Amino acid sequence: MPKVLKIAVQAPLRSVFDYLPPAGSDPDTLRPGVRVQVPFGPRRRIGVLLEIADSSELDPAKLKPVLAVLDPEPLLSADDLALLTWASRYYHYPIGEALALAFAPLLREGKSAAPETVRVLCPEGPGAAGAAALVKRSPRQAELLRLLWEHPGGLPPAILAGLDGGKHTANALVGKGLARWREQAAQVAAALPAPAPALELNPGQTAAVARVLEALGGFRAFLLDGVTGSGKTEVYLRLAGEVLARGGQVMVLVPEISLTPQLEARFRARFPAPLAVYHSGLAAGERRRAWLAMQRGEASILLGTRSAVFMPLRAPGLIVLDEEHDASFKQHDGFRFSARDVAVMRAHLLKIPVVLGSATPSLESLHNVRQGRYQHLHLPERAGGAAPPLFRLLDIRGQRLVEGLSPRLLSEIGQTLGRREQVLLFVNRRGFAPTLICHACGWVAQCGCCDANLVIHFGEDRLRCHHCGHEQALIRACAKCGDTGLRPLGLGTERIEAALEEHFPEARVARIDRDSTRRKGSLQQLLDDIQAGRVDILVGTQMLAKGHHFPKVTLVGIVDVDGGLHSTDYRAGERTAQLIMQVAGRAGREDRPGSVLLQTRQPGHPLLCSLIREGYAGFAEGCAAERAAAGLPPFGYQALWRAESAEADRPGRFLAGLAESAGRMRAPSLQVLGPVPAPLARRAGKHRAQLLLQSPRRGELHGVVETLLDAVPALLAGCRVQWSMDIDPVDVY
DNA sequence: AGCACGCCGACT
DNA sequence: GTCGGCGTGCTC
Repeated sequence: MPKVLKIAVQAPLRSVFDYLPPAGSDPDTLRPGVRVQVPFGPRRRIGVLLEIADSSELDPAKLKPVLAVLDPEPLLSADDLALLTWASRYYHYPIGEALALAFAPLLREGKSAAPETVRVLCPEGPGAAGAAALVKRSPRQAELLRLLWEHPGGLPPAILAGLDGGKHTANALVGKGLARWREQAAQVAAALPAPAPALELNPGQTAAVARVLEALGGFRAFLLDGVTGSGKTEVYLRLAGEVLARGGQVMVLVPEISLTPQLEARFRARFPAPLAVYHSGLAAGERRRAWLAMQRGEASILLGTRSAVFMPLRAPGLIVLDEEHDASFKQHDGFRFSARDVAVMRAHLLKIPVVLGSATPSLESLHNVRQGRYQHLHLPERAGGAAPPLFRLLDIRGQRLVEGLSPRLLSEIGQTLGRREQVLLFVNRRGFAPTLICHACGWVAQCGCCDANLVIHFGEDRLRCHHCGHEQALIRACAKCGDTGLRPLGLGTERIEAALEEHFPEARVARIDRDSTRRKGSLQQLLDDIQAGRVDILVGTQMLAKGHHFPKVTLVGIVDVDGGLHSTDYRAGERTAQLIMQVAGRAGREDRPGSVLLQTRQPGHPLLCSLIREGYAGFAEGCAAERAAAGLPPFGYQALWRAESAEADRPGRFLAGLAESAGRMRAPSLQVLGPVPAPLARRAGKHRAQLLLQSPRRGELHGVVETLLDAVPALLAGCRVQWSMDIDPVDVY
């Protein structure tokens, strides 16, 4: 029996495929982790060699040989493969697709992983003086020759391109045997000189650093719990320094691309070590370069977003994941992994520590602390002894509001501006108003292909659907009765911005949301303006709550907290509390504590009260008790099936079939909830439904899911839908 | 997912 | 007579 290659082929199929070694090759030289090209049905596909086996369950005559082995050395180590195999199993996602997503896009497509080279020009032949005599009549050649002998190591293309007729002159010299081209490995990003000194640590930071350092060289998970400004980043930097000194690599993950530049700046200023940045905003070539630099160990610090969690590491020493509560760590389509949970599993498999940082930890992580799985590290309130912000509820019941702003909030804004301090207003909705309604007949502008209202974008004179690509010109007359009394209903950032400009004509108002920051670099420009004091009032969405710090802001207004408290999503409370605390964290500085005003019509709401009286920790405790009583995560486990189709009845029928199969299984702890229409029952012309499976026993839930996946093909026959299955869902939409 | 094959309506 | 609609089945 010849050797059989077990290959994870890039295809949405849950099995591994068997192939024969490529014709005329020695299978003993092959190693798991190399990419291969294989025949797959009528086409060719890229796959990854997982294992070299002695036999196949299939008839060997039916096996085809691999067409090509793409890498001389494995790109993924046994550890990398183990992690991806685990993730593929845990999330029930096809192994070939999961593996493909671990590669930089160019490598996924089968492009070369060979080290990049540049062609440099080197001097050759008689020495400088002798050669000069040979080109007396060509001044350009003579000049280049002089340059060459000054740099006998070779001139890179960048310098040659800067010379008049550089390439031409160079080739002339090569023709005369006075120079030659040489392929040379491209330089990895050069190290920076003069690292910035480390900051002084306060006792809390010192203790946190010490606890993690004790754990280096083995697995341990830490929850680093510290409010904004408590100096979490300095803790990361200290830990990174120690790991680098021991020759290890450090992986640092953040939830959003926009958070990488500031962190990159701090790491680069501190460490001369080569650093790689990896996220989907980079060009394909840059991503490949960063990926290979980490894989080969040429870079020792990795800064990335969730897609970086699978990057191969040559000498892994530490994983840091900042803002661990952030839902962006969960992939929302395709391979729906949680980068936070994968990071913890990866640290476990690699036997290294992982540090999860947050000012507002997720209930999951707090639960893991209670269970003894994570160690809780607290940082004192604020580095430098700044006072925490003062929270106040503003009861707006019966108040006369100016575009949603109460007289009290407006007067406090005025006072703050009078002191030449900045104000931040948080409105969790972009656009002018979320609804356009006819005052005469009650007609509401709706999206033709979603169950959603069109949002008014006054500035651009458009109506937009925030759920599909649809947009149209803003209409002046009711589409139903023709009346011209159309009114905006509800509040968005644009409307608040306009109201403030009207009310405080002297103030400079900046709006920060996805619309105002769409252009590349515009967010940075706005942040710079705020930093430099060229802005008096900031109005924005949750973009304001993420990472950026505004030390000149002393008043934070949350225009409408009630919206976040009354959602059908059981996580809405947790998210609202995190958002409030994160936005509040932007306010105040060492010499002047910030003030946070929350406008509400329910000043007695238990969530709000506990958050304000006891802080986030107290709130989280109460919230966890409610979850425990209902068996919700983190006290129960969930798998969410989604289905959609242009045909209204299909998603429900498909999911009902699954629900029925689930009900027939022997799984006493399993709760089958649904199928029900999705919260957005129609989106982009597709009808959507979902089915939630829940169980306090993870193993039982996953067993059911596995069986149901086997039943999918039969259910799909005669009821075609687009479907997906989401393990540990964080969003139900 | 692609991409084949395969069996029924409106057209150069 | 075909071109092409998408239902069905397969990929080691």
